[in-house]
Amino acid sequence: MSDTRWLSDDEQRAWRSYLRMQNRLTAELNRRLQTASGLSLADYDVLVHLTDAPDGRLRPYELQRELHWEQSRLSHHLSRMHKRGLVRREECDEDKRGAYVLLTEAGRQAITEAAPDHVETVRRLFVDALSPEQIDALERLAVQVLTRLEISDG
Amino acid sequence: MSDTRWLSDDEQRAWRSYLRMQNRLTAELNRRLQTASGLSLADYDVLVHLTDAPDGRLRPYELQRELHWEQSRLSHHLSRMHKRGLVRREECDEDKRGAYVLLTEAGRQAITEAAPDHVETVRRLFVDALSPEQIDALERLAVQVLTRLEISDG
DNA sequence: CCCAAGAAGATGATGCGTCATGTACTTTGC
DNA sequence: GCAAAGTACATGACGCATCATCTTCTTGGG
Repeated sequence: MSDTRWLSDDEQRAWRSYLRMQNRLTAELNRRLQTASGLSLADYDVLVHLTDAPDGRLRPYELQRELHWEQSRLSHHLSRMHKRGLVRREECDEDKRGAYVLLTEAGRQAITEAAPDHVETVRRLFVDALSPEQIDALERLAVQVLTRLEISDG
Repeated sequence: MSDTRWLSDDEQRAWRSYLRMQNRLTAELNRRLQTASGLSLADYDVLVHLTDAPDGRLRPYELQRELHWEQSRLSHHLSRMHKRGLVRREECDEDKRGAYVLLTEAGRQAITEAAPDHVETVRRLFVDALSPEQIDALERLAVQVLTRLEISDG
Protein backbone atom coordinates (compact mmCIF):
# COMPACT_ATOMS: atom_id res chain seq x y z
CA MET A 1 0.00 0.00 0.00
CA SER A 2 2.76 2.50 -0.76
CA ASP A 3 0.53 4.18 -3.34
CA THR A 4 -1.05 6.41 -0.71
CA ARG A 5 -2.06 9.77 -2.08
CA TRP A 6 -0.56 11.89 0.71
CA LEU A 7 -1.73 15.46 1.14
CA SER A 8 0.11 18.27 -0.60
CA ASP A 9 1.55 21.07 1.53
CA ASP A 10 -1.40 23.30 0.77
CA GLU A 11 -3.88 20.59 1.55
CA GLN A 12 -2.13 19.68 4.74
CA ARG A 13 -1.96 23.28 5.92
CA ALA A 14 -5.63 23.81 5.17
CA TRP A 15 -6.65 20.58 6.85
CA ARG A 16 -4.65 21.32 9.98
CA SER A 17 -5.89 24.88 10.18
CA TYR A 18 -9.41 23.65 9.82
CA LEU A 19 -8.97 21.09 12.58
CA ARG A 20 -7.40 23.64 14.85
CA MET A 21 -10.15 26.18 14.23
CA GLN A 22 -12.79 23.57 14.78
CA ASN A 23 -11.37 22.47 18.10
CA ARG A 24 -10.68 25.90 19.46
CA LEU A 25 -14.00 27.33 18.34
CA THR A 26 -16.08 24.51 19.73
CA ALA A 27 -14.21 24.60 23.02
CA GLU A 28 -14.62 28.34 23.31
CA LEU A 29 -18.33 28.31 22.47
CA ASN A 30 -18.92 25.55 24.94
CA ARG A 31 -16.95 27.28 27.65
CA ARG A 32 -18.76 30.57 27.23
CA LEU A 33 -22.20 29.06 26.97
CA GLN A 34 -21.51 26.94 30.02
CA THR A 35 -20.33 29.77 32.24
CA ALA A 36 -22.97 32.20 31.02
CA SER A 37 -25.99 29.92 31.30
CA GLY A 38 -25.03 26.55 32.73
CA LEU A 39 -25.96 24.90 29.44
CA SER A 40 -23.73 22.82 27.18
CA LEU A 41 -23.89 23.09 23.40
CA ALA A 42 -25.72 19.77 23.44
CA ASP A 43 -28.33 21.09 25.89
CA TYR A 44 -28.70 24.17 23.74
CA ASP A 45 -29.36 22.13 20.61
CA VAL A 46 -31.98 20.00 22.30
CA LEU A 47 -33.74 23.04 23.72
CA VAL A 48 -33.71 24.87 20.38
CA HIS A 49 -35.32 21.95 18.62
CA LEU A 50 -37.98 21.61 21.29
CA THR A 51 -38.69 25.33 21.10
CA ASP A 52 -39.11 25.10 17.33
CA ALA A 53 -41.39 22.08 17.47
CA PRO A 54 -44.97 22.76 16.32
CA ASP A 55 -46.66 21.43 19.46
CA GLY A 56 -43.74 22.21 21.73
CA ARG A 57 -43.17 18.50 22.06
CA LEU A 58 -41.36 15.84 20.11
CA ARG A 59 -40.93 12.13 20.09
CA PRO A 60 -37.35 11.19 21.00
CA TYR A 61 -36.87 9.53 17.62
CA GLU A 62 -37.83 12.76 15.85
CA LEU A 63 -35.39 14.71 17.96
CA GLN A 64 -32.79 12.11 17.20
CA ARG A 65 -33.19 12.43 13.44
CA GLU A 66 -33.12 16.22 13.59
CA LEU A 67 -30.04 16.33 15.77
CA HIS A 68 -28.35 13.46 13.97
CA TRP A 69 -27.43 11.97 17.31
CA GLU A 70 -27.08 8.35 18.26
CA GLN A 71 -30.19 7.02 19.91
CA SER A 72 -28.43 6.13 23.10
CA ARG A 73 -26.70 9.47 23.36
CA LEU A 74 -30.04 11.20 23.16
CA SER A 75 -31.60 8.88 25.69
CA HIS A 76 -28.81 9.45 28.20
CA HIS A 77 -28.81 13.16 27.55
CA LEU A 78 -32.55 13.49 28.03
CA SER A 79 -32.25 11.65 31.33
CA ARG A 80 -29.70 14.13 32.56
CA MET A 81 -31.72 17.10 31.33
CA HIS A 82 -34.73 15.60 33.03
CA LYS A 83 -32.84 15.38 36.32
CA ARG A 84 -31.87 19.01 35.96
CA GLY A 85 -35.48 19.98 35.34
CA LEU A 86 -35.01 21.25 31.79
CA VAL A 87 -37.37 18.81 30.07
CA ARG A 88 -40.16 16.51 31.06
CA ARG A 89 -41.75 13.44 29.53
CA GLU A 90 -45.28 12.55 28.65
CA GLU A 91 -46.82 9.27 27.73
CA CYS A 92 -47.49 8.62 24.08
CA ASP A 93 -50.94 7.20 23.50
CA GLU A 94 -50.45 6.38 19.83
CA ASP A 95 -47.47 4.17 20.55
CA LYS A 96 -47.12 2.61 23.96
CA ARG A 97 -43.40 2.00 23.45
CA GLY A 98 -42.78 5.67 22.88
CA ALA A 99 -42.91 8.97 24.70
CA TYR A 100 -43.02 12.70 24.20
CA VAL A 101 -40.39 15.11 25.40
CA LEU A 102 -41.35 18.67 26.24
CA LEU A 103 -39.81 21.78 27.68
CA THR A 104 -40.40 22.62 31.29
CA GLU A 105 -40.83 26.24 32.26
CA ALA A 106 -37.24 26.18 33.51
CA GLY A 107 -36.12 24.80 30.18
CA ARG A 108 -37.93 27.49 28.23
CA GLN A 109 -36.48 30.13 30.46
CA ALA A 110 -32.97 28.73 30.19
CA ILE A 111 -32.96 28.77 26.39
CA THR A 112 -34.61 32.19 26.24
CA GLU A 113 -31.95 33.66 28.48
CA ALA A 114 -29.04 31.84 26.88
CA ALA A 115 -29.83 32.46 23.23
CA PRO A 116 -28.95 36.18 22.80
CA ASP A 117 -25.51 35.83 24.36
CA HIS A 118 -24.78 32.65 22.50
CA VAL A 119 -25.74 34.10 19.14
CA GLU A 120 -23.70 37.17 19.93
CA THR A 121 -20.70 34.95 20.66
CA VAL A 122 -21.11 33.00 17.44
CA ARG A 123 -21.24 36.30 15.64
CA ARG A 124 -18.22 37.83 17.30
CA LEU A 125 -16.00 34.77 17.09
CA PHE A 126 -17.06 33.43 13.74
CA VAL A 127 -19.49 35.27 11.51
CA ASP A 128 -17.94 38.70 11.94
CA ALA A 129 -14.50 37.31 11.16
CA LEU A 130 -15.71 36.44 7.67
CA SER A 131 -16.94 38.33 4.63
CA PRO A 132 -20.36 37.55 3.12
CA GLU A 133 -18.53 35.83 0.26
CA GLN A 134 -16.69 33.64 2.73
CA ILE A 135 -19.94 32.74 4.45
CA ASP A 136 -21.36 31.69 1.11
CA ALA A 137 -18.23 29.76 0.24
CA LEU A 138 -18.37 27.96 3.57
CA GLU A 139 -21.98 26.97 3.07
CA ARG A 140 -21.19 25.49 -0.33
CA LEU A 141 -18.10 23.76 0.98
CA ALA A 142 -19.95 22.21 3.89
CA VAL A 143 -22.76 20.96 1.68
CA GLN A 144 -20.30 19.40 -0.74
CA VAL A 145 -18.56 17.53 2.04
CA LEU A 146 -21.86 16.46 3.55
CA THR A 147 -22.90 15.06 0.22
CA ARG A 148 -19.70 13.04 0.12
CA LEU A 149 -20.34 11.75 3.58
CA GLU A 150 -23.84 10.71 2.79
CA ILE A 151 -22.83 8.94 -0.39
CA SER A 152 -20.02 7.06 1.31
CA ASP A 153 -22.10 5.40 4.01
CA GLY A 154 -25.73 5.66 3.03
CA MET B 1 -30.93 42.99 25.80
CA SER B 2 -33.33 42.94 22.87
CA ASP B 3 -30.65 44.46 20.63
CA THR B 4 -29.23 41.05 19.82
CA ARG B 5 -27.77 40.89 16.36
CA TRP B 6 -29.40 37.65 15.30
CA LEU B 7 -28.01 35.74 12.34
CA SER B 8 -29.38 36.39 8.87
CA ASP B 9 -30.82 33.46 6.93
CA ASP B 10 -27.61 33.06 4.97
CA GLU B 11 -25.49 33.21 8.06
CA GLN B 12 -27.68 30.77 9.88
CA ARG B 13 -27.69 28.32 7.01
CA ALA B 14 -23.93 28.49 6.70
CA TRP B 15 -23.39 28.13 10.42
CA ARG B 16 -25.68 25.14 10.68
CA SER B 17 -24.18 23.47 7.64
CA TYR B 18 -20.75 24.00 9.07
CA LEU B 19 -21.75 22.49 12.40
CA ARG B 20 -23.36 19.54 10.74
CA MET B 21 -20.38 18.89 8.51
CA GLN B 22 -18.03 19.22 11.43
CA ASN B 23 -19.92 16.71 13.55
CA ARG B 24 -20.48 14.17 10.84
CA LEU B 25 -16.95 14.38 9.48
CA THR B 26 -15.27 14.06 12.85
CA ALA B 27 -17.50 11.16 13.82
CA GLU B 28 -16.85 9.37 10.55
CA LEU B 29 -13.08 9.86 10.68
CA ASN B 30 -13.00 8.66 14.24
CA ARG B 31 -15.13 5.66 13.48
CA ARG B 32 -13.04 4.58 10.52
CA LEU B 33 -9.71 5.14 12.19
CA GLN B 34 -10.92 3.26 15.24
CA THR B 35 -12.16 0.21 13.39
CA ALA B 36 -9.21 0.12 10.99
CA SER B 37 -6.43 0.56 13.52
CA GLY B 38 -7.79 0.68 17.05
CA LEU B 39 -6.59 4.27 17.37
CA SER B 40 -8.67 7.34 18.14
CA LEU B 41 -8.06 10.68 16.44
CA ALA B 42 -6.48 11.84 19.68
CA ASP B 43 -4.11 8.86 19.73
CA TYR B 44 -3.25 9.56 16.12
CA ASP B 45 -2.37 13.17 16.84
CA VAL B 46 -0.13 12.27 19.74
CA LEU B 47 1.66 9.61 17.72
CA VAL B 48 2.17 11.92 14.74
CA HIS B 49 3.77 14.57 16.89
CA LEU B 50 6.05 12.06 18.55
CA THR B 51 7.05 10.67 15.17
CA ASP B 52 7.90 14.16 13.94
CA ALA B 53 9.92 15.06 17.03
CA PRO B 54 13.66 15.52 16.35
CA ASP B 55 14.86 13.07 19.00
CA GLY B 56 11.76 10.92 18.84
CA ARG B 57 10.87 12.18 22.28
CA LEU B 58 9.11 15.18 23.73
CA ARG B 59 8.42 16.75 27.07
CA PRO B 60 4.71 16.60 27.85
CA TYR B 61 4.53 20.38 27.99
CA GLU B 62 5.92 20.61 24.44
CA LEU B 63 3.40 18.09 23.22
CA GLN B 64 0.72 20.06 24.99
CA ARG B 65 1.60 23.30 23.27
CA GLU B 66 1.78 21.64 19.86
CA LEU B 67 -1.53 19.86 20.28
CA HIS B 68 -3.20 22.80 21.99
CA TRP B 69 -4.64 20.44 24.56
CA GLU B 70 -5.34 21.07 28.18
CA GLN B 71 -2.57 19.86 30.41
CA SER B 72 -4.76 17.45 32.29
CA ARG B 73 -6.25 16.00 29.15
CA LEU B 74 -2.79 15.22 27.88
CA SER B 75 -1.74 13.72 31.17
CA HIS B 76 -4.77 11.44 31.30
CA HIS B 77 -4.41 10.51 27.67
CA LEU B 78 -0.74 9.63 27.99
CA SER B 79 -1.59 7.40 30.94
CA ARG B 80 -4.09 5.52 28.85
CA MET B 81 -1.72 5.24 25.91
CA HIS B 82 0.96 4.04 28.28
CA LYS B 83 -1.33 1.31 29.57
CA ARG B 84 -1.97 0.23 26.00
CA GLY B 85 1.75 0.11 25.30
CA LEU B 86 1.80 2.87 22.68
CA VAL B 87 4.17 5.21 24.50
CA ARG B 88 6.65 5.02 27.33
CA ARG B 89 8.19 7.54 29.71
CA GLU B 90 11.73 8.44 30.55
CA GLU B 91 13.14 10.48 33.36
CA CYS B 92 14.20 14.00 32.60
CA ASP B 93 17.60 14.81 34.06
CA GLU B 94 17.49 18.53 33.27
CA ASP B 95 14.29 19.05 35.23
CA LYS B 96 13.41 16.63 37.96
CA ARG B 97 9.75 17.64 37.88
CA GLY B 98 9.46 16.68 34.24
CA ALA B 99 9.60 13.67 31.97
CA TYR B 100 10.04 12.59 28.41
CA VAL B 101 7.47 10.74 26.37
CA LEU B 102 8.58 8.45 23.58
CA LEU B 103 7.09 6.00 21.14
CA THR B 104 7.30 2.33 21.85
CA GLU B 105 7.87 -0.05 18.99
CA ALA B 106 4.16 -0.88 19.11
CA GLY B 107 3.35 2.83 18.93
CA ARG B 108 5.57 3.36 15.92
CA GLN B 109 4.06 0.37 14.21
CA ALA B 110 0.52 1.49 14.99
CA ILE B 111 0.97 4.93 13.46
CA THR B 112 2.86 3.56 10.48
CA GLU B 113 0.09 1.15 9.70
CA ALA B 114 -2.74 3.58 10.39
CA ALA B 115 -1.48 6.61 8.49
CA PRO B 116 -2.03 5.60 4.85
CA ASP B 117 -5.64 4.58 5.36
CA HIS B 118 -6.39 7.62 7.47
CA VAL B 119 -4.92 10.06 4.97
CA GLU B 120 -6.79 8.29 2.22
CA THR B 121 -10.02 8.72 4.17
CA VAL B 122 -9.38 12.42 4.78
CA ARG B 123 -8.76 12.77 1.08
CA ARG B 124 -11.83 10.88 -0.03
CA LEU B 125 -14.25 12.44 2.43
CA PHE B 126 -12.90 15.96 2.50
CA VAL B 127 -10.07 17.09 0.24
CA ASP B 128 -11.39 15.47 -2.92
CA ALA B 129 -14.81 17.03 -2.34
CA LEU B 130 -13.26 20.47 -2.73
CA SER B 131 -11.52 22.42 -5.47
CA PRO B 132 -8.01 23.82 -4.91
CA GLU B 133 -9.60 27.26 -4.64
CA GLN B 134 -11.90 26.02 -1.92
CA ILE B 135 -8.97 24.52 -0.05
CA ASP B 136 -7.24 27.90 -0.20
CA ALA B 137 -10.37 29.70 0.88
CA LEU B 138 -10.79 27.34 3.80
CA GLU B 139 -7.24 27.88 4.94
CA ARG B 140 -7.73 31.67 4.93
CA LEU B 141 -11.08 31.39 6.64
CA ALA B 142 -9.73 29.17 9.39
CA VAL B 143 -6.78 31.46 10.02
CA GLN B 144 -9.06 34.49 10.24
CA VAL B 145 -11.28 32.80 12.80
CA LEU B 146 -8.26 31.58 14.76
CA THR B 147 -6.95 35.11 14.90
CA ARG B 148 -10.26 36.25 16.34
CA LEU B 149 -10.16 33.52 18.91
CA GLU B 150 -6.67 34.38 19.99
CA ILE B 151 -7.45 38.08 20.28
CA SER B 152 -10.58 37.48 22.29
CA ASP B 153 -8.99 35.49 25.11
CA GLY B 154 -5.24 35.98 24.91
C1' DC C 1 -55.28 -14.52 14.51
C1' DC C 2 -50.45 -15.42 15.54
C1' DC C 3 -45.77 -15.21 15.46
C1' DA C 4 -41.54 -13.43 13.72
C1' DA C 5 -39.28 -9.27 12.61
C1' DG C 6 -38.48 -4.91 13.68
C1' DA C 7 -38.93 -0.25 15.90
C1' DA C 8 -38.88 2.89 20.33
C1' DG C 9 -36.52 3.61 24.10
C1' DA C 10 -33.66 2.54 28.48
C1' DT C 11 -29.54 0.99 30.70
C1' DG C 12 -24.71 -0.50 32.21
C1' DA C 13 -19.94 -0.52 31.10
C1' DT C 14 -16.16 1.91 29.51
C1' DG C 15 -13.13 5.41 27.60
C1' DC C 16 -12.74 10.48 27.11
C1' DG C 17 -12.38 15.68 28.54
C1' DT C 18 -12.63 19.14 32.08
C1' DC C 19 -12.32 21.16 36.52
C1' DA C 20 -10.30 21.59 40.89
C1' DT C 21 -6.66 20.38 43.38
C1' DG C 22 -2.27 18.21 44.91
C1' DT C 23 2.84 17.32 44.79
C1' DA C 24 7.36 18.04 43.58
C1' DC C 25 10.68 20.76 41.82
C1' DT C 26 12.72 25.37 39.96
C1' DT C 27 13.18 30.27 39.63
C1' DT C 28 13.16 34.82 41.35
C1' DG C 29 13.60 38.72 44.43
C1' DC C 30 15.40 40.26 48.25
C1' DG D 1 20.69 31.47 50.33
C1' DC D 2 16.03 31.36 51.41
C1' DA D 3 11.18 32.17 51.21
C1' DA D 4 7.57 33.02 47.85
C1' DA D 5 5.95 32.48 43.43
C1' DG D 6 5.73 29.85 39.55
C1' DT D 7 6.16 25.56 36.52
C1' DA D 8 5.70 20.44 35.29
C1' DC D 9 2.94 16.91 35.86
C1' DA D 10 -0.55 13.66 38.25
C1' DT D 11 -5.00 12.54 40.14
C1' DG D 12 -10.02 12.09 41.56
C1' DA D 13 -14.54 13.36 40.53
C1' DC D 14 -17.93 14.14 37.29
C1' DG D 15 -20.52 14.78 33.03
C1' DC D 16 -20.50 13.19 28.29
C1' DA D 17 -20.48 9.76 23.99
C1' DT D 18 -20.44 5.15 22.39
C1' DC D 19 -21.19 0.21 22.28
C1' DA D 20 -23.67 -3.78 23.33
C1' DT D 21 -27.63 -5.40 25.06
C1' DC D 22 -32.37 -5.52 27.02
C1' DT D 23 -37.44 -4.67 27.30
C1' DT D 24 -41.63 -3.45 25.45
C1' DC D 25 -44.59 -2.71 22.00
C1' DT D 26 -46.06 -2.63 16.87
C1' DT D 27 -46.46 -4.56 12.43
C1' DG D 28 -46.71 -7.55 8.49
C1' DG D 29 -46.88 -12.22 6.29
C1' DG D 30 -48.68 -16.59 6.76
